[in-house]
Amino acid sequence: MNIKEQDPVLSIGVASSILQVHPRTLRIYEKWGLIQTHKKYGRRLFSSQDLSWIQCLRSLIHERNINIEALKLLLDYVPCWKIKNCSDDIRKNCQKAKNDIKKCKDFAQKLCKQCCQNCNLIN
Amino acid sequence: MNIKEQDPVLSIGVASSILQVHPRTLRIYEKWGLIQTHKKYGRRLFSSQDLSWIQCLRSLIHERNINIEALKLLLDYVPCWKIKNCSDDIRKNCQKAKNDIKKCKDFAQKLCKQCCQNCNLIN
DNA sequence: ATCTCTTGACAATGATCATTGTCAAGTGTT
DNA sequence: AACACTTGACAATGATCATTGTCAAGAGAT
Repeated sequence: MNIKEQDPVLSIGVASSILQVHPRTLRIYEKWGLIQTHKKYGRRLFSSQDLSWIQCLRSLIHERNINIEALKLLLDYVPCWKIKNCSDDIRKNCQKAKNDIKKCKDFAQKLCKQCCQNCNLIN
Repeated sequence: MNIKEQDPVLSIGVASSILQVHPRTLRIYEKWGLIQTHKKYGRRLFSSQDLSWIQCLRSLIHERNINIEALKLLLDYVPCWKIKNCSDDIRKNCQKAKNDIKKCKDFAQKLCKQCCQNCNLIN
């Protein structure tokens, strides 16, 4: 059997014991929209990639002291590896970074568009 | 005498009493880099524009529940009127918005550049 | 010269936050 | 059928945060 990083195979019990957090914490993250979990028969399933992302979240919350409400907002605009100041090495191997780069590109374009077209304050 | 919005003429005592906050609070904001104050003979001087900005900060902190550390980070990337979701009317008359739009344009360009040139993860 | 205000730095406050504990009910597993 | 786990929702916990109180020293104002 070959289990991929993205395969949602871990129950909330296993995931929370690996991450050393209460299952409730993971449900709260989900409720805040910080993570999207797969569900099977109403049960949450986590992938190894999910765990990495949750560890990233926790490092932002506890090491960089960003509260959840702000984090939610921040992640809409700023890729996580910019917030965390990840080294190039780490970033190159980070799946999340790949997604975020696409996301921030979209943001940049959206921002440019909004500034240049919709706004008469400058230009 | 014609006092302009940008003229730093208010002492910290006057400013804090207008804003209904402790002078210490304003010094703390400055220490965090959330505001830049003019100084004369070592004394801080605030402009009416500064007061508006401080009120914006306080609304972000208390109404949107963004902690200072995150706010500092957030404002490096996202214009305040996007965080606050200001109406077009308010934004059109907001001096801060004018500055922020320039700032976010720079950010957008910087982001695009970084994504497209420095990064090999996509493309 | 006296009064008033500001300075920075100590600690304390009250409130809020992230997380956890617990519960009964329900569902998968063996 | 019995066990183990998960569900959502109640409240409680411990820690942290934003703000304030207070202090002596120093400087501007009248």
